[in-house]
Amino acid sequence: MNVRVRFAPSPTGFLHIGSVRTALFNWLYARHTGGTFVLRIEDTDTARNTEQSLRTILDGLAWLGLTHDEGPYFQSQRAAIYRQRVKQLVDAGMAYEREGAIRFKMTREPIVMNDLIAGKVTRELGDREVNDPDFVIVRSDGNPVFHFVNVVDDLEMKITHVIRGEDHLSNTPKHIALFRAFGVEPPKYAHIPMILNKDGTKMSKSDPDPVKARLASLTGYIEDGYLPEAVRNYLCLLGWSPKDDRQVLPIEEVIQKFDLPQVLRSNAKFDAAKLEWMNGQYINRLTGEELDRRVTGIPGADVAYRRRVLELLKSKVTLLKQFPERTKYFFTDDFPVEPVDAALLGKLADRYACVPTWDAASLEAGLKALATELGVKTGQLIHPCRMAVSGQTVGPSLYHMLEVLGRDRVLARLRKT
RNA sequence: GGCCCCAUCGUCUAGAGGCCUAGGACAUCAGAUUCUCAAUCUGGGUACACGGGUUCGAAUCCCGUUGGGGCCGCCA
Repeated sequence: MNVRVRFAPSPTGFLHIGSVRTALFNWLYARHTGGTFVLRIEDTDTARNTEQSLRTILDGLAWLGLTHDEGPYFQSQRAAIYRQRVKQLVDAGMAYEREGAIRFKMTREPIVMNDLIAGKVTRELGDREVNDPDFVIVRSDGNPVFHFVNVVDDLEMKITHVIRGEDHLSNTPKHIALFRAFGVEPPKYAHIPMILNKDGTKMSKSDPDPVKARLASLTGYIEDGYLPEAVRNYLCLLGWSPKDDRQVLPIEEVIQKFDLPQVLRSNAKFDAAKLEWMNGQYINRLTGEELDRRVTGIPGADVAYRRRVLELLKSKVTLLKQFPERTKYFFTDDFPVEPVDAALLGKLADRYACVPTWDAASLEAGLKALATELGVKTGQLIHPCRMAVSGQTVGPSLYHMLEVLGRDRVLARLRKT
C-alpha cells in the first residue's frame, strides 16, 4: 500500500509545539514508508485566517526541515467539493436539514476503532449523545464544519493513515461514520498522546505565565536560538524511543526505526531543560564556520576571527542567542572591569610583550614562569588577567582566549588597568 | 454529569512473567579538573500510584480505587 499522510493545521497565527510534533510524526512515517506527506491548510474559519498565519506554518515547517510532498491544499478553495458531498449524503437520506443547518444521521451503535497506537477502542454514546446523536455538518450560514470537511478531504486526498493528536480520539467515531456513509473504508488512525507543561497543564500560547506561554509555540524556539535539528531530535523522544541509551541521534536513523505501534500511549510533559541541554549538544558539534552562518548579532568584518571566537565559545553555550553577549569583549573595548592589581598585570604585560610566538602554549608558559618568579600562585595572575581582558569572571580557557584575542588587544587591556 | 485514553525516578524513557534488590538521559546533590564555569569527568540520592486477584513467580496479565489528560459546539 502506498502510504499517504497529512498534516492539517489551522492558520491561527502560531504553530503549537504539539502540532509540530504531530507534523514530525507524520513526516517520519511518510519518510519511513516511502509514502507521501500532504500539507493541507484548514482555513474554513475565515475569522482567523490570514496571510501571516499561513507564513508562520510554512516557515515553521521549513525551519524544521519537514518538507511536504504535496500541497498545500486550502479548504477555503474547495467549497464546491464539499457542496457536492453534502448533496450526496442528503440525496441518500443520510443527512437532513433542520433549522437551516444540515445534520448527519449518526449511527446509534457503539463504534469500534482499531487505533494503531491506542489499540482497540469501543466508544459508547455519551449521555447527551444518547438523546440526539446526529450532528451538524453544514451551518445555517452554509459553511461546512470541521468534522465534515476533514473527512471529505481525507477521502478525496486518499489519505491512508490519519496521525493526529489524541484530542481527536473521541471525535473519530463521527469521522468513521461519515466515511461509511460515503461507502468507503476509513483510513487507519493513529492518535498520538498530548504534550503537557511540566506541571501537567495544557500548553497554551495564552497561558498567564509568560514562560509557559512562550514554550507553547515554535516561534519562541526560533527566536531564542535553538537549532532546528535539536528541537526535532527532542520532539522525536517525546512518545517515541530508539530503545537504546542514546538521546542524540541522526534523523536518518529515526526515520529508519520509526513506526506507529511503538509510539507510547501516555501523555508526555515538556522538559525545557532537557531541550536546552540537547541544543548545547548540537551547537558543540558545529564548526566555527557553520556557527558563523547561523549566529546573528556578532559584529566585526573579519570572518576568520569571528569563526575562531565562535569555535572557542561553543562548548560553553546552549542557545545561539547567548553568543553575542558572551563574545562581546572580543569585538569591543567598551566593557566594565572590576578593580585589579595594575602593577601585577603590568608585569604580565611586559612578559607577554616579548613572548616568542603568540599561542596558548607560550602564553601559559610565560604566565607560569612569571608567577614562579614573583612567588605567587598562578591563580593570582590568571583571575585578574581574565577580568582585565574580558571583564568576566568566567569564560573559556584563559590561554586560548588570549591567543584568539591577539597580542595588541591583550597588551593594551593589561596596561589600561 | 456521560463517554474515551493513560499511570516506572522531579521530567523524558528502557522494561512485552523470572535477565529488575528496575537500566539510560535531563535536572539535582557531592567530588575532580591546583584558571574560572556556563564546559568536561567521576560518584550519590530518587520510581514500578494504591488495593485485590491470576501464577511456583508480576513493573510486566485481569478487576477495582485513586490520580492525570481528552471529548461531549452551527470552534478547529
